[in-house]
Amino acid sequence: MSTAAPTPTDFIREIIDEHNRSGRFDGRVRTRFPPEPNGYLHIGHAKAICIDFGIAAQYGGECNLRMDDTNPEKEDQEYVDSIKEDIRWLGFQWDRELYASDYYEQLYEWAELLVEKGLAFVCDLSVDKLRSYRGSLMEPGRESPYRNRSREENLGLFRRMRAGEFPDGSRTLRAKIDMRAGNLNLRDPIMYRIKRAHHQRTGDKWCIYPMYDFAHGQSDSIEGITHSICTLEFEDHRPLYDWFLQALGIFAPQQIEFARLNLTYTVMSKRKLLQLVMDGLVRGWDDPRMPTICGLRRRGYTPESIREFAGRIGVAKTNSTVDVQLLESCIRDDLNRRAKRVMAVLRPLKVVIENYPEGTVEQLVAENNPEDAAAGTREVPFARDLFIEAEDFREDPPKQWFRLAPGALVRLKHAYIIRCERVVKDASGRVVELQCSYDPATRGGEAQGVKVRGTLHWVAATTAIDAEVRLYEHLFTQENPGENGDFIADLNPASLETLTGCKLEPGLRDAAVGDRFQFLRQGYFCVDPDTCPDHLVFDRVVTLRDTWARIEKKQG
RNA sequence: UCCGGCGUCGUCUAAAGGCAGGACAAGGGACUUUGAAUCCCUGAAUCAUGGUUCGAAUCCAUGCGCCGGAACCA
Repeated sequence: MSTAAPTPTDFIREIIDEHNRSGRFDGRVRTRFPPEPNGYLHIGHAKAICIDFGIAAQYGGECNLRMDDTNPEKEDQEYVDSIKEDIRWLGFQWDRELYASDYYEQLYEWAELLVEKGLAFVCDLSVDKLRSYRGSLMEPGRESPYRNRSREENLGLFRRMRAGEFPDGSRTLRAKIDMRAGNLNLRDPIMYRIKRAHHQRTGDKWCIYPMYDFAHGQSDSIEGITHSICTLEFEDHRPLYDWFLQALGIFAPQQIEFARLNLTYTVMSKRKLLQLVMDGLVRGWDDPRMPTICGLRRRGYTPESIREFAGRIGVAKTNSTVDVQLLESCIRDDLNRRAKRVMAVLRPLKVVIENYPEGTVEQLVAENNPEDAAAGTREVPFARDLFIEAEDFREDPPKQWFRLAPGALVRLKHAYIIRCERVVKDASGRVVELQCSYDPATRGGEAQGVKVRGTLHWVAATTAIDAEVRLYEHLFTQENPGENGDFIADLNPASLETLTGCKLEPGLRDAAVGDRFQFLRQGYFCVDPDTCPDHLVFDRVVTLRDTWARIEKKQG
């Protein structure tokens, strides 16, 4: 018997299974990922991408990429390019690359067809009038005074709209449905508006553009999409899409809605992310603190970890906010298995091994990854003058302190057991140097009889290379930014800390942009694109779990 | 108050009338040349009230709560 893990299931896959049993789509499964190219993709889109592409792959179907580009004022080729790059990076390949704008002519013909059927009319109501005629959530709307124009008049007017005979905003084409409907989307919704805007693909060919609601369902239909998977806010639009499809008599996909992803300490709306970028509150769409795919990529997240995350959060209709620690757990998991261990001292404190010969440099052997024997070993130089992490020394150590303190013994990873003999301070009383002794018999870190609980990372002073290291924390201080007012006010002033003069073991000299490492005892770090030949820059992907920090916090 | 949707450990998510399970988080322990990783253990939930049933998270009823919906945005 096979013991393969059961394939994960969710309510969407159950619906598809049911369709396959009943033969509704002849066993066919075709999905699509339909972004509007008006911003960069974020981790919430990654969830949708994993669902859309994952389902198609699982059922042996296809998944298209379609840009829903129906609002030229907000869309841009830059976004199209970034969307494609991010999807590929995540590890997915679409079957066809499509654009709603490719269907403009067909959509226009369908609009004329609805006019001819008496199911659409040209309305001259202004924006304000139209709004007041729409009614409210509680009260029904009123029919437009233009609702009963003849088919011939509507057709003529609509053609003249296309021909550019009327000013922007002066007229709309509306579907004739039901102004009393509880679902506001059905209150004679706008199908076309006049808008003289340059479109990134169709240029100035059109001065009328279809509304998203008049494009989305038909686009899916044209493409033969069987399962049109989208987020919850489009649930109220499904009856409208179905109305258009039925009125037109064309293939009807099944729309299925799921809850979008929210993450603690994160904002996810495109509007807010755009504001962070435009107002210079972050360094760009790919700022490593951003939840954008490109931000996560620059930060050092792997595609595998993001896909794993998407799998672990599941798919449901319940509104939910996932703990960002789950995402962090996924990248730790992945990098723990794959990242090469190196030693890097972020805040250096000088250590002199007084009984170690001056001018000598010896090479010590260090394993590259205890999780992966195949990763091999490397040599790390050791000498009399070293740097250790400043926070690894306490003059007055608290209880449970395993690290260095006056008179204390500690192991230098892969090297020797040392003892702190004397503390050197400057005029202001700041500790500037530790004078230590070492036990030559402990080479490699082998404790001789004594129990040494603390093990520190270190680098030899003369061979160390310098680097800049950027430490990141959550971009926001509140779990739900903006909950108590403006989300900008919840920005974390400590979300970026830049350290310079960090000391790295010399093997890191040739690290390439995008390379990821575990800095022993500190976390995972990724070489930032700001790196140039004489200036290394690292981003902290995520810290290691820090049990000591928790103990100390509890001690108060 | 109209339309639609949703309520399961702190969080996310399973359980299709039959032992409320998993993951993250939390707490404890073992191990440790990373206070990492790994391993073991513990605590922790069915919105409420009725009903149907031998048996209800699941079916029914009534409440309550939360989310979305009134761009010529998507």
